[in-house]
Amino acid sequence: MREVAVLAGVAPKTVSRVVNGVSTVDPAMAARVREAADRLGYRPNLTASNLRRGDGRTATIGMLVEDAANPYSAALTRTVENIARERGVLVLIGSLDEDPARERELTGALIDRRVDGLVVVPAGRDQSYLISEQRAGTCLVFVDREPKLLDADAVVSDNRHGAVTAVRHLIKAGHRRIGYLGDRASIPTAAQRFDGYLHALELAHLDVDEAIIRHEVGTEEAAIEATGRLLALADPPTALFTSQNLVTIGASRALRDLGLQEQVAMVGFDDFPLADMLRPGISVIAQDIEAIGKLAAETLFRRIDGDESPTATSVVPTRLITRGSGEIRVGARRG
Amino acid sequence: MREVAVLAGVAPKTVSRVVNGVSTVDPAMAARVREAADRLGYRPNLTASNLRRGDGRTATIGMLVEDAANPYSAALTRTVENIARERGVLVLIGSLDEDPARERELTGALIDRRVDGLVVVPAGRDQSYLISEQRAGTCLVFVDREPKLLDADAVVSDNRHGAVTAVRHLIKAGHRRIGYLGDRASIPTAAQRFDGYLHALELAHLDVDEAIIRHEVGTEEAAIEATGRLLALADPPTALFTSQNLVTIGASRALRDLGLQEQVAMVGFDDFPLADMLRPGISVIAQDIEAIGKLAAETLFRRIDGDESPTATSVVPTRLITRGSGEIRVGARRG
DNA sequence: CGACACTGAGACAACGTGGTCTCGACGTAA
DNA sequence: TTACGTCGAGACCACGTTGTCTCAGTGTCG
Repeated sequence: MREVAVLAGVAPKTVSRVVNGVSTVDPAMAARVREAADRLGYRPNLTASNLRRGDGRTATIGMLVEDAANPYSAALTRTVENIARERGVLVLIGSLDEDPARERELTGALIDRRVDGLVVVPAGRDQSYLISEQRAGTCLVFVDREPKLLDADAVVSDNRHGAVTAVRHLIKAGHRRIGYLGDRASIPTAAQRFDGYLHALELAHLDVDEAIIRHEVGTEEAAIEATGRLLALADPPTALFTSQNLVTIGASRALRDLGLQEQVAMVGFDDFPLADMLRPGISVIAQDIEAIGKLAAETLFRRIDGDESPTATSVVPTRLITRGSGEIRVGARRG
Repeated sequence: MREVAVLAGVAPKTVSRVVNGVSTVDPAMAARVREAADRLGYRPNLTASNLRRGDGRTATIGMLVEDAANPYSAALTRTVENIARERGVLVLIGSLDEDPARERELTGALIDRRVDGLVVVPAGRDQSYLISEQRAGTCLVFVDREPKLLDADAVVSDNRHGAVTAVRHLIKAGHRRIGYLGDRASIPTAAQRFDGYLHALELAHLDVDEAIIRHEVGTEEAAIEATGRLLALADPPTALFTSQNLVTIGASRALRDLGLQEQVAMVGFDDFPLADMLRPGISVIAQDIEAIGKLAAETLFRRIDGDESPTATSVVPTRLITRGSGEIRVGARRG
């Protein structure tokens, strides 16, 4: 900046004024400054500017997701990025891989970089460590799972209700033995979906059979194995409810390998690309990821803009998409 | 920091020394400082630190991809993030949507934030605007497409050779009329793949028929339509080579809608999730995204660490994965 | 016992900006 | 002509750090 000032024969402050478009600058002088800046390839140092400025805004937000490579996280990131872009805000990204230690580490790294706010899909079960940061002015919005021991905004899907819908759909097709395959119950979303499963059974006065319930199914491989075991039982389930993306895909793979894909019904939580292209198409409870991301980003920016209203959790509805697998009636034979 | 200094009864500089782990500090004093820092919830301001420090490193890199939500970009991002994480470096992300204006805009925004380096999947056909930034010290690595009018490192797939492999594979199955569906030829990767298509035909002394070649196919919808048109010709192709992910999926959808999925052979460029679950499974030329991302990140960090060796373009091999669709022989009938 | 090296900590300035205050030049009205 | 208001631009400092220099205190050796 100094060099520009010298070249244009003005004070550094005037360069600053020109760059920031202050109206009290003589147009001729502004033009001279701009030309000098162009000639030197001058780029204002946002770092320094941010240091000096009162508000300390960096026009950067942080986004912590489970895994940047998975479709859910990727879609969420993209939606948030779109909203941020409208405001000239950039997004720093981090993957947590369900590791609470990483969550603490990365929130710290982001806050040290003075992000204006954070969108977090939390991995841990205690976000109280963020209380002081929040008090210090970092805005926080949680997605997919509500924060624990911390008062902050959140945007979540209607997990329980979605699961109830899925299981009732299977019951309507005549199923009485519906297996459950889901992730660790310590993950809140998984717990809520399992809760929905139980509730739907209860509503239909069906017994809960622990033998056809599997938690701790977190990967495609685990899902394949678990599905195989369930169907090898003497009294196997006639339908499956899978509580997550990868689990649904794994179960679908296992059913096909067993040649049962047209006989065992299935509804999965979370939509995924090409679910409609499989045979049968996979019926799912779809989350509205765009709505979630949009809501989260908008909430965050409202807070950044100074909104001090009480924090709230927004619940975004889910939607049943029927594609075939969920409509297989009990007792169906290969067809 | 000043408050911490006062509370610990030392000079601010000493606090700085403690935070940075300088060894010449009395352990007792260091402990006192650390306690004071904890008590006040002190977080060093990386912004200021970066401003003062000589090297001006922000421990942040930028990553510009085509679309953060698509599987290719997402996987790439994740791989780069992994390497960056090992060094305590965070990743700023931006989606270009094939828009050169956005490319300029976002590179600018990232450079203004003083990123240490940039990984770019370029959208434009001229990166000369980055020459001055490069000279000013921003390290650049390009991925998927080489930079134009700029001397910088790049990591690309062996597009031409991959395409040759794909088309020769179809020729080996007896096909003589192989259609091409690809993105705008102005996109370098698309052009290289098309070039490989032509070369493979030439090697087999097959004629090129413009009637079964379609460029400007960039979306799933466009691919569906283009596939329909090709197969409605009086003399339709018996096999298809699709130059990209979404095009492959679109074509696959169209074939199924026409009931031709078991008769028209197809090999696509780019692997995608569940390609093996379709019937027939989709044969593809797979890029080694992990290798690409790893190589790109490592190259970037080597440059950031001061490597001044001549720039180079690394070519990562592709791999044919046979799953059924590419092995359909000419003249096959339903079944 | 004095000179000198060494260790550990503080004082000071500077990184590149922007906020605030000041000041000169000019125009207008009394 | 003088007093005053307005406008445009520079001087100065501060933002939160850290590099450099300085300096007091301690230990060692001749």
